[in-house]
Amino acid sequence: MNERQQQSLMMQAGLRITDQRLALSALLFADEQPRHVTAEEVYDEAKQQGVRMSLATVYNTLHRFTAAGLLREVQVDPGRVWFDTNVSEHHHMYDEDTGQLTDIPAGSLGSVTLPKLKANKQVNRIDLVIRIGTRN
Amino acid sequence: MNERQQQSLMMQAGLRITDQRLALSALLFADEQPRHVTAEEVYDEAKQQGVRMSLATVYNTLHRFTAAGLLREVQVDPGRVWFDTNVSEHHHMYDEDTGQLTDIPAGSLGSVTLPKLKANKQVNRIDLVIRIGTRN
DNA sequence: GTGTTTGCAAAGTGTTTGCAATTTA
DNA sequence: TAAATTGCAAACACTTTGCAAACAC
Repeated sequence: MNERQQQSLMMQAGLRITDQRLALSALLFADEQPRHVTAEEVYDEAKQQGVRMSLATVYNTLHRFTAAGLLREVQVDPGRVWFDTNVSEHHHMYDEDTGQLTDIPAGSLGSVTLPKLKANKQVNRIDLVIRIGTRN
Repeated sequence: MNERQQQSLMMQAGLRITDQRLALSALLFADEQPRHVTAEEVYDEAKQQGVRMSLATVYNTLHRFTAAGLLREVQVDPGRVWFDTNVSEHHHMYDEDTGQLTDIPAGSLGSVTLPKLKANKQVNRIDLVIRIGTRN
């Protein structure tokens, strides 16, 4: 995704174009490959590339991107949020030893039948995480 | 589950019987109903019942119970671990508005086909969480 | 008696907040 | 110029740690 495309995504989401947001979207979306990142990780990467940005802004931006549908949060770890650039329907495999998080295409796991909900409730998201580890 | 049964569970797990552990197992396992609790919650309950116990001991005990297979951890919330007294295979529904966590029997959702793993890896657990919220 | 468990308070981790200064549109 | 965004540091919520005293076996 090129910079122009990234800009238009942000503008469509009603977000102002700032240096920091462009830098983050470059890190996250430049090569189309899905990425799983934590705030700290992105912050370090940005710093390495000489982009000046506070950690608070990283959090701020990641949340705004999430609200805009550009990212998806993944909870695999207590006390640590992962952000996934792949926002299409899919699942995850999480290696509890290495911390590595891998995408699994939706549909490759079989079907899910939803339970009945109260009329005023809706399904926000379905999280399916396969936790693996080294055989003991 | 009566106190004798709770004791034998702990002893089988190689855990010494202490007042605090008995108090917690009473809170968690006395009526057979599945419970979803956080450390803070159990701590408050214990205090209400006049059981003297530090928060550190609650964490300590919950983790030992988990390691012993008496509890299962559930990650639905960043920065907050839930413990589930239902350790049999099942899934969860999580209401993002109220924080309420509900069990869903395994098998009621359809089948899951596992991806192939490296020879030295095994599946530790499968977490399936259906996140619901109020329709907007 | 020996080794485990407890309690306390302090430290740690990841995240959020308040607010003045800066920047965008 | 008005409104949004940033950076900083302080505050936060939850969890873990270190160590002496208490306890189980």
